Amino acid sequence: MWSELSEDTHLDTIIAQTKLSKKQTSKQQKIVETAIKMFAEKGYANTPTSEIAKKAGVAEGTIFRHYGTKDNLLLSVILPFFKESIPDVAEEIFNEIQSENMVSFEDFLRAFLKNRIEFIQNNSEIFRVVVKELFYSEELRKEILPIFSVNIQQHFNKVIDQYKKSGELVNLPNETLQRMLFTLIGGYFISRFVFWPSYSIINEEEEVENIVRFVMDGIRQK
Amino acid sequence: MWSELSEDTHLDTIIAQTKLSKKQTSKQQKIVETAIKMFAEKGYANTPTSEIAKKAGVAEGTIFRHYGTKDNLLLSVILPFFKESIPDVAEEIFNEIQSENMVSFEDFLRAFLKNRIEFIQNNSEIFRVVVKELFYSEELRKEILPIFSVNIQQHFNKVIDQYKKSGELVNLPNETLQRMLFTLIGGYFISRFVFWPSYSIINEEEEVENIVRFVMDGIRQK
Amino acid sequence: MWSELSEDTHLDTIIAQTKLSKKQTSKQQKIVETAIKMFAEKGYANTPTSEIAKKAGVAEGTIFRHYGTKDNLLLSVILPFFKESIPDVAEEIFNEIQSENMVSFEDFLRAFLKNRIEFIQNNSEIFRVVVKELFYSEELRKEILPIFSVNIQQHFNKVIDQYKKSGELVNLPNETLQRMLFTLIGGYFISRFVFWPSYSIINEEEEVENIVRFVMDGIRQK
Amino acid sequence: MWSELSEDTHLDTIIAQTKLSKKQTSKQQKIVETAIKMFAEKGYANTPTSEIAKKAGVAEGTIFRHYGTKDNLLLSVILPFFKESIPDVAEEIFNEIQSENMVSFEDFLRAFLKNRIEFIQNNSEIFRVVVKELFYSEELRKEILPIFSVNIQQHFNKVIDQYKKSGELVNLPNETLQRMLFTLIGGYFISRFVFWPSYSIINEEEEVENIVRFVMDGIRQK
DNA sequence: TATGAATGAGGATTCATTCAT
DNA sequence: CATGAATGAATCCTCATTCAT
Repeated sequence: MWSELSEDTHLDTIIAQTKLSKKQTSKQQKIVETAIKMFAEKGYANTPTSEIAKKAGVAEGTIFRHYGTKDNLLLSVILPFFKESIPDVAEEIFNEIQSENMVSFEDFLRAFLKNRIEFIQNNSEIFRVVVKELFYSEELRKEILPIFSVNIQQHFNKVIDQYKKSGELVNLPNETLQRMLFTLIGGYFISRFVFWPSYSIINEEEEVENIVRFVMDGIRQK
Repeated sequence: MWSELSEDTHLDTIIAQTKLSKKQTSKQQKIVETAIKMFAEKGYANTPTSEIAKKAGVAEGTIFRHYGTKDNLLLSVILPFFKESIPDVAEEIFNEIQSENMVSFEDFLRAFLKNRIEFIQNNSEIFRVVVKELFYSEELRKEILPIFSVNIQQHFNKVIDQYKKSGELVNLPNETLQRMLFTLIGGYFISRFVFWPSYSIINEEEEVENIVRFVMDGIRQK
Repeated sequence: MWSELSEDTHLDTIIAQTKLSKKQTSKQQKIVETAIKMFAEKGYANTPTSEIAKKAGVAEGTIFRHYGTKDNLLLSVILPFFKESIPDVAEEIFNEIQSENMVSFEDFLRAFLKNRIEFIQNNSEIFRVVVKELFYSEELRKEILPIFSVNIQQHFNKVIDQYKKSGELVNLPNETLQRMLFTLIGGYFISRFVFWPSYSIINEEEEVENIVRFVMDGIRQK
Repeated sequence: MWSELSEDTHLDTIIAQTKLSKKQTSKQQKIVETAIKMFAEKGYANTPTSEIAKKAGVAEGTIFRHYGTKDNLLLSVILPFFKESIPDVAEEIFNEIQSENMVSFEDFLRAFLKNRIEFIQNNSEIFRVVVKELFYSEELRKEILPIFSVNIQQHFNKVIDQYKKSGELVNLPNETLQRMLFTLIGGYFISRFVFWPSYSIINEEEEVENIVRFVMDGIRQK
């Protein structure tokens, strides 16, 4: 499993579909939807394809006709999420913010958090799948994370460097800063969306402000 | 799986062993050790009992002679950890601290963190197993968490009430405060010991101080 | 499989096409060509129709539109070969030879061998398919062989009787003689075209002479 | 399949059992016996493990407990046969014959044939399996043949060289001689034991003499 | 107590075949 | 005619669990 990112036709198709939202039969949509729901609830390893098929109202063979393997089905759930999650997002927000003349890092952080919270709220089940499987499977972690971590770091480095220069951020190594940010923000997302998914936040604004304050206290230039 | 906390002889034995560390044959020790290591690496669902047996140098039957089911083996890994993890710990530390005249909540928090970091460091693999499986299996979560959550809450409520009275803690509902604490501290533990287990902290003292500051900023009475 | 020579429309069509080489769409040609190649390489059982379709540049459905079943596809590869292989061939050659006044059995044998070697060389892949599947599947053997064996025997009996009468052939039972001939010649064909298909014969003439001599030594009247 | 000679525990065990006839449970014996029979009749690819299990009176799992994969089961049928078939046999007979003062190659050939006919008669079903699968699966051929062909050639070269020196054998390249021998003898074995397994030879002595004469005519020094 | 052979339910996957477009 | 999405029976294989020794 995951011994290498499988390169068969199916995965190619998935990647293609990720890039330019290609045609997907209604059955495919049903399969992926059901898979997400079930993976999120019971975990990938505890979800038989037979049950996915049954709940999706599809023959088991149909799953394999489209995704080839169960592994690929998981990837076709996870990869699109990653694509949308990380790469240019930081920069996009960064640019958007600059164009609005919100030049402080705190503004950036606030906008980033709101943006990502909304994104995860709209994809909370996939998020739970991603987190669970990334925690659970060392192999998947080894396969997936490197692809994106480089990417993320580059993008965040730009933002961090900029604000270091402007004297707003404490002069710690970028790596340390990134780990602090990721730990706090990631920890918050996981705690909120994976561990207490049913806990409803009453005052969203205040919640965000708290986190911003927490984080800024740790990384602000004093 | 986990349909109910199995009550057979094996689990009774395990619970007994948990309370008063009863005699364990050397084979049993080897089995549990190996299981912890393998569950931590590959996850419970991806670890066949046959491989545990092989690596532990034991016959497969021996595992089932002692633990009855694979589920029980996992429980006999997880339960002792929980026992030692949470319940009276807060109070113990609380008392210990009081006796040392460190009366601020910040002192309590600092001591608590140091204590728990050391504990997890000494049990890092079990911690990884517990976190992974608790994230992964809704059923396990449903079975295990309630048993302890009530317990925890009671103990922490005492501490929190005390410091609220003394005016050191912000006057938020206890539940909210507990969730904030757990989110931040739990998030930190998970991030540090599960996600970056190989990341070596250079300045332990400073690391703890940062967290204390973060947390206190959020919950201190202003 | 092969439970009975399927009699549906498709097979009828195939048989019809075998007799009077009927119109075949270009797609059909491509399918059969590809099937022969793949059956020869990997064997019928190890060749999925999906791969035949892919390599032939055809939709999977198209195969079944024309041949109904995979079994029929194999038959439509094998049957024409048999038709051309065995029945009247002996007699044809026999007549041809007589008209050229080559009256000895040795001449007949030489001509027969050369003729058949050329034929198999031109159909080496089909030959490999036929041999492999006839060896492999008892059911196919039971279905196919009887149809032709009677036929063959009749034709060869004529030739053999003639040369027995002329005193050139040893007076063994026809059945024995036929088995000896088939064993030696068949064994040679199989060894040459199936087992060492890449072995290139340097001196074709000499090779044939060797076999003729071998065979004649065994069946010549002394 | 056969992408490489699988090296797992199971195959190692098989090889070990081949060398020094190790303990085999009665179930194992039953499995192999049944597998041989069924592979011989219907071919490996057409024999489901479920049916082997049923006919052997064993649970399907038992097959995989002992042989790991269906491929391995086939190998554990084929390999022992090869071991006993080829390597030192030629030399053994060669020595045995010399000690009996039968010094001509013809004597050697006669003894060799009788010896091998008896061996195959005692293992006719395995022989049919080996031949069928070797014909059928290019991959198996590529895996298995090289291992032995070198071995065989070496042993036969010794014999051939000896008789060339004594002037009894025609002075053709050893490779050519070997191919001639293998083609004729192998062709005979296949024809007799695989193609007409039910054909009962009436006069065994005469049959052997015929082959000896055929072969010697082709390779005798004139 | 310990063993390991045996089990069989369950799971992923393959593939010939059908059928609506 | 041709397509290719959909099917589901059949197949190989895994693995927790049992039990006789």
